[in-house]
Amino acid sequence: MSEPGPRWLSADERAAWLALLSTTTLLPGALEAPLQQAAKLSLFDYNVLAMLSEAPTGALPMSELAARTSASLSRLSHVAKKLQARGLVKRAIHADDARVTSTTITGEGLALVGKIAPVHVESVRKLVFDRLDERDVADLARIGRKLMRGMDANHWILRTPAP
Amino acid sequence: MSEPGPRWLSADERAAWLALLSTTTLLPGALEAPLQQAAKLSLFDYNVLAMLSEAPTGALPMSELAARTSASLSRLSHVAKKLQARGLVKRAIHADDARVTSTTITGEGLALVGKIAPVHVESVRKLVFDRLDERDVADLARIGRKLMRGMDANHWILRTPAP
DNA sequence: TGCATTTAGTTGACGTGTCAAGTAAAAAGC
DNA sequence: GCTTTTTACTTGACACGTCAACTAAATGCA
Repeated sequence: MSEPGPRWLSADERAAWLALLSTTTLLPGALEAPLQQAAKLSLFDYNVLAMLSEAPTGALPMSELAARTSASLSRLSHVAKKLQARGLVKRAIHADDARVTSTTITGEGLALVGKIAPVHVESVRKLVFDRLDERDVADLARIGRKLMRGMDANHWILRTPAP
Repeated sequence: MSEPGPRWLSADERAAWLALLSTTTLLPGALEAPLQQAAKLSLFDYNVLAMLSEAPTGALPMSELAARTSASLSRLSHVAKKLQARGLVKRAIHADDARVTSTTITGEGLALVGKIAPVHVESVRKLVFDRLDERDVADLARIGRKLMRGMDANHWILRTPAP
């Protein structure tokens, strides 16, 4: 019985792979720079605040917030502590289940998101959507969701059906 | 609770954006786990060694290596120091230009890459290419290259013409 | 009821990435 | 030929992400 040899990448796959790898390497930093400059927020910080601001009550349990930001609970906990120190969120033990921490965006936090959301959307447009046509956008969503399925079949973004 | 901003994303764009953001967040960690387990190497470490091993002479200047790994010179310098301490690369001042540091992969480094390359290719396949059909691969390369053009028009991967 | 297990989150230590500052060599300007 | 600028890195400090260990509440189950 011989081991099957490594399934090396074809030339086309390699091209796609290099493009994907360099994109995942550079895109986060490129998106973060304007946020850092405008409000001393990391991309992840912004995302946490954005997810809270989009929640109907402005509050979410840590686990749910972690799911929506693709973060570990540990990472989120450190960041929530930092954001709380800046007065952008507050945390409280949930009434029905004392294990749950409910994180709420404050008025100050909402004001900050409101102020920098246009800045952020503008850089997302500039770096991503201004370069893509309608077909690209559909392809990107399709491929991105396929990849997510492989990494986390129950991920939050897959709860929403494909457009 | 979200504030409308200028040039806001459409529903389709938002779906693509969430898929892209979560992919860039989760993919690097997912690819790194097997490397970490097999050889205590980060994804970036591996990439540095892989790029050197693919160079005809097994050596590249720091700047070129930084370009091919999408890294800052600073980041690469720290990592090269670490890899040198592990005996996987060596560094030497270039003969023709004393400003240039030529980084060379050692025999030990080559042996390690040879050993774990199959492991890495397998996880790239499992996480990415096994989930994508031919059309997806072509779309991914096209979109990835478009995004790279926006972030760094002179990036290394764009030197190669599209397939 | 009592004890083990699971769930939810926090914490501290450690490694890594980033940024600002520094070094040294080469090229450009005059 | 002498100075200024640019290029090619290196370094140290700090911030962040991860991992392992921990706390505490809820649930399972016997």
